[in-house]
Amino acid sequence: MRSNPAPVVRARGEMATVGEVTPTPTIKTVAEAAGVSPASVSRALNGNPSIAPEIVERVMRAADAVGYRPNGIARSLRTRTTKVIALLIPDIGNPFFTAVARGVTDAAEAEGYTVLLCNTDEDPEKERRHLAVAEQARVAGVVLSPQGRDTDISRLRQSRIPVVVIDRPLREKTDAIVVRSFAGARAATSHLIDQGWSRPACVTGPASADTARARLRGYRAAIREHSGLPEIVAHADFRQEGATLAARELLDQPDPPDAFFVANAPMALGTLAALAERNLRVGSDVGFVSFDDAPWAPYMTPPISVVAQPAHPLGERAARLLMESLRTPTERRPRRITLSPTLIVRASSLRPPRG
Amino acid sequence: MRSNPAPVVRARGEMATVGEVTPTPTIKTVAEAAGVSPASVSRALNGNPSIAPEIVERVMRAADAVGYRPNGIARSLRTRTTKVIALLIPDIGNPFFTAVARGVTDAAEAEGYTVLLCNTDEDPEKERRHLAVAEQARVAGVVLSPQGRDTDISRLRQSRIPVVVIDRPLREKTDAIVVRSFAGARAATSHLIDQGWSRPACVTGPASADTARARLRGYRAAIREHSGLPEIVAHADFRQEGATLAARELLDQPDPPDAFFVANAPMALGTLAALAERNLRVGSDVGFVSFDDAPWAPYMTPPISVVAQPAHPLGERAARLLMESLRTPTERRPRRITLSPTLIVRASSLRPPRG
DNA sequence: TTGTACGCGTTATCAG
DNA sequence: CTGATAACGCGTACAA
Repeated sequence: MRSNPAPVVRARGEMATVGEVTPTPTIKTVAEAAGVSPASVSRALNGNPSIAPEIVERVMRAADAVGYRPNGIARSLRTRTTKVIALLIPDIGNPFFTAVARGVTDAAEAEGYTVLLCNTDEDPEKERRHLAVAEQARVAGVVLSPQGRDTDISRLRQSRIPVVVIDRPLREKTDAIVVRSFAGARAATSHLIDQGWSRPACVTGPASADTARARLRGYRAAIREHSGLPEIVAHADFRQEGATLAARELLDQPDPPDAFFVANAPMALGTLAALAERNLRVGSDVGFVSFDDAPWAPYMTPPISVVAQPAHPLGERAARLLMESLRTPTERRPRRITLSPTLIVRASSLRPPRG
Repeated sequence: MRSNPAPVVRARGEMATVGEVTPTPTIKTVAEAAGVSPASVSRALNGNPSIAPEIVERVMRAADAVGYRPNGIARSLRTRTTKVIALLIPDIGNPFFTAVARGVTDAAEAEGYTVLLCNTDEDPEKERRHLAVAEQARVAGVVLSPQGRDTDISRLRQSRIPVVVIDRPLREKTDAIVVRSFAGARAATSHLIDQGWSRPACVTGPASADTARARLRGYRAAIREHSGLPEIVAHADFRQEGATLAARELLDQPDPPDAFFVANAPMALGTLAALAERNLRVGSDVGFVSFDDAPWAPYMTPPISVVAQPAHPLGERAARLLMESLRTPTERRPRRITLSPTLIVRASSLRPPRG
């Protein structure tokens, strides 16, 4: 049997060539199919009120007859706007930022925006690159968790791309949503001390990160409020493996700590690993509190006490703040929103009665 | 002292108006500043060989004198290409997909692409919407973890946007990277049985998800290889809370299970919660294995045995496969890559000697 | 090697 | 209410 090829409609009466592909339909294709002008198609598709319902109908039909999909690129070029938000965070693998990302995408999506995800890995160079990409992509706005206090966002300002900084403030004045790291850290450490732990240590992040420093300061404040307590501090890189190393060193000191305040969730896991190596039992041999509530924290043995940050809401609010400032292009003064973390006492920080 | 305002260069000799904003520099601005044609600027900036080094130099200077940033939108419209990949996954909160996302972004970034992140929440409607958005954004390609076997990607095909399907295959023939779920599930369940657990249950995902079904089939296969063992099955929604509910029901049956094979990490946590409620101790009262290695799994008490998927490599390979097919626009036959998971035996699945 | 002119697909302006 | 037309910013064929 001979095959029976279906007839193919070709634009502009071109001849079919071997391997020729049907061109993607444009607004013009639709216009021809509907017997109207491209302008009318545009109006019909965008719900412009000044257009006859009958034409709208005809255009709609024609549009999905030819399988038309609006070209967002062309639209963006013409309107000079984009429906995309860039999200720059250190690491999507950190559950805190995973939750933030979820918050940002949820809020963005609700208003028709999509999210460009960029991991900066606490690397200033990567951060710069991603910022440049975001600028060239003409994203509508940027949600940024900056690597340090001096990240340069002047280019974004020039391009009039609004920025909301999260988690860590910038030296420069910008919209920002931050969490009271100092207060959270102090509360956690005080709690440890109140429980009777006598040598609480702090495992914090790199000194470049504002949150790492704030959490360390909170720890110090609590320590100083109780005379006679030593400060035992280690800086790690906010990552699990780094914390294991740091904790080992602390544990190898002549006078090792008997409790830990750890500055984020991945490092909490890393510290727990070091503890396990030494057969130190959390909640009896050592006290333990970490920053950031992770899904697994309640299910550890014993359950881990944490300073919980409102990560998802933080992401949502950041995105909303951004989109709000998109609607009001007028220069407002920067808004700074400060959220409070919550100390959730589970069992890891509790000290059993001496026996 | 009078302030001494710096002179402002204005394009096209416009008068300064109150509140006037400097227009973002374009290739034209640079051309004027450098005293060459826009075409030369374009060529210089894109490293076109046929252009005098001296001009290149002059253009470069002019470019950053006026603070020029290429407009990616315009470039995309002109070249009909984009450097963005859309990533559609059920939930970035699931550590498996977090790792996949990290893999995709890492590989994409290495070749100058960026990643559009979309959560589908196992919702066909959301999936459709995101697919449409990706199409309109004219993304270069799509990495998709489809909600079901019948997700419609014909529109993408028409638009000649390549798709790599991950984790779950489509009925349709496409590039795909999957993991041997059946084999992994069977190995996990067999291991449980070998350890002497006599009533292993399976908590799997929604029947719509291919992986949920494959893992269930793997469980069943193992059960049937050992006569006399009952099949105890619950379907949940791949989420933590859903699994808690499902596990409770299983536990409330007259003949409750004495071991669990759980189909992903969030549900593992949910199941552990139900177990904890009943004071059932994992590794002594009940056996436990779950799919997906999570960062916390080794640090639970006891450490959780898992079927580890190569999540990060999977993401990397998906992105690379996509970008490869971007380079070879010729129609190749679909590639299907199958990765093997690894059973990692820790303590949760081990059965203590009867005593 | 360089410049001119056109088109990528849309939307906005301006007549009719 | 509708249609021509210009412009968004860039890359490239073509001409010089």
